[in-house]
Formats: sequence, structure tokens, C-alpha cells
Amino acid sequence: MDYSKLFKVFADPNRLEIVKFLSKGVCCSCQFIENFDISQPTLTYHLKLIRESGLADSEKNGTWNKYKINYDKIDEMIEFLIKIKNERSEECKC
Amino acid sequence: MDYSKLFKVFADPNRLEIVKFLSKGVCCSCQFIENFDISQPTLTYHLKLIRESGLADSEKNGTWNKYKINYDKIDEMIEFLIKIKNERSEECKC
DNA sequence: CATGAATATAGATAAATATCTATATAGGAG
DNA sequence: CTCCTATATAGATATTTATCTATATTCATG
Repeated sequence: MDYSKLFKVFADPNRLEIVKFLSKGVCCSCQFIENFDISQPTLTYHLKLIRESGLADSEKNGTWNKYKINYDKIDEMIEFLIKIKNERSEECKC
Repeated sequence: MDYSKLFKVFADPNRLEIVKFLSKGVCCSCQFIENFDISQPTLTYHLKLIRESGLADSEKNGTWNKYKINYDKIDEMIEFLIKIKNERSEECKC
């Protein structure tokens, strides 16, 4: 599996903040627009990217979208990083 | 602190593999060149980026460079992700 | 069904990124 | 000091990314 796509979500400052907000229970666009200096289409773009990475799911509720972080994906990232640590080997193989 | 820069290191498939190799004890360029389909300058570019992010340090040993992952940075990333999990709130604040 | 609000899409664009080839630099061995 | 090897830099370029404005779609409600 290509983890780079998952990490890419966190590689943009705005997107990283969006994820943080999502986690704190912010789930509709209006609040993002209030807090960020980005336009609505840009927000939609980032939210789409986050959704497509699998890091969040969305659920339509009338005209509104409710976003929910998929915490399993965060766990996958943590496990990936721990795996790197576990494979640690100090000796140079050259 | 802007974690996006740290996560950006893992946002490129080649770089992510380079980090994995580094952790397994590979520390010189020759081995990367063998295993990846990238040129030497491209490798240098990625290694520089990894260094500048703080995720690895390098030490010159004659003509050779020895790279070493800075595991504290990996821990910082793990802690950041755990913090996101801890701030989890299911209720929508709209 | 007309209107308004929320979200999505299209199209354009500037900036960033990853990559290459060619060349330079640095340092060890003869 | 010259040559070779490992790295680094310069310069070019194609691709990707983040962003915008303008427009379309969707859906609840009067």
C-alpha cells in the first residue's frame, strides 16, 4: 500500500488544519470558511482530497455535508511510523 | 510549529522509501541508486529535503555521506497524530 | 415550482515539485 | 599534483498542486 497518499493529506498547512478542526467536531463548511482564509471552492477541493484519501467520510444531510474522520486511517499512519522505528538498525550496510 | 513540512517528507513515494531504507541501515547513496529508478542528483535532492526537514542528519566521512534518521522527529509525528485522536469529538458543532 | 442556501464543477493560472542532463566541487589514493 | 569517486549545484522542464472566479447542481421550504 502506498502510504504517501495518506501522508500527503497532512502535507499542506490548510489541509492539516482542516483535519484538526474535523477532529474537534467541526463538520460543516461554513465554520471552515470563517476560520480560514480560503474560498469555498478551495475548501471543497481540500475536503474532496481528504475524502478520497480515505481519511474522512462524508454524509449528506439535506444540503449540508457532515464530515467524519476515519480514525482507522490515523491508526494506520501511526502504525506505519512505529514500523519504521521498529525496523531501526544503526549499523550501516555499506 | 508547522507539522505539514514534516509530513511532506512522507508525501512522495520515493522519499518515503528512502526513509524506510535509511531506517534499515542503508546510509550511502550507492545503494539507493541501485534500488530506485532515479538519478543521483534526484536522490541528492530528496536527501537534502529530508535533512532540511530535520528528519535525518548527515555526517561526512571522507567522500561519503552517512545519513542517520532523527527518531525524535518520527516520535513528534506520532505524538501529533495521537493528539488529533485525543481531541476527538463526535458531536457536530454546527 | 421558484427561491435561496450549501456544495460541486469547470476553467484558468501561478507556484511548487520532481525530475533530468551537464557540470562543478571535494577529498582520498596513487 | 592528478585522477577517480562521491556529492552537490545549476539550469531546464514537465507535472502537480493550490488557488481563484464564475457557474452549475442539489435540495429544503415557502
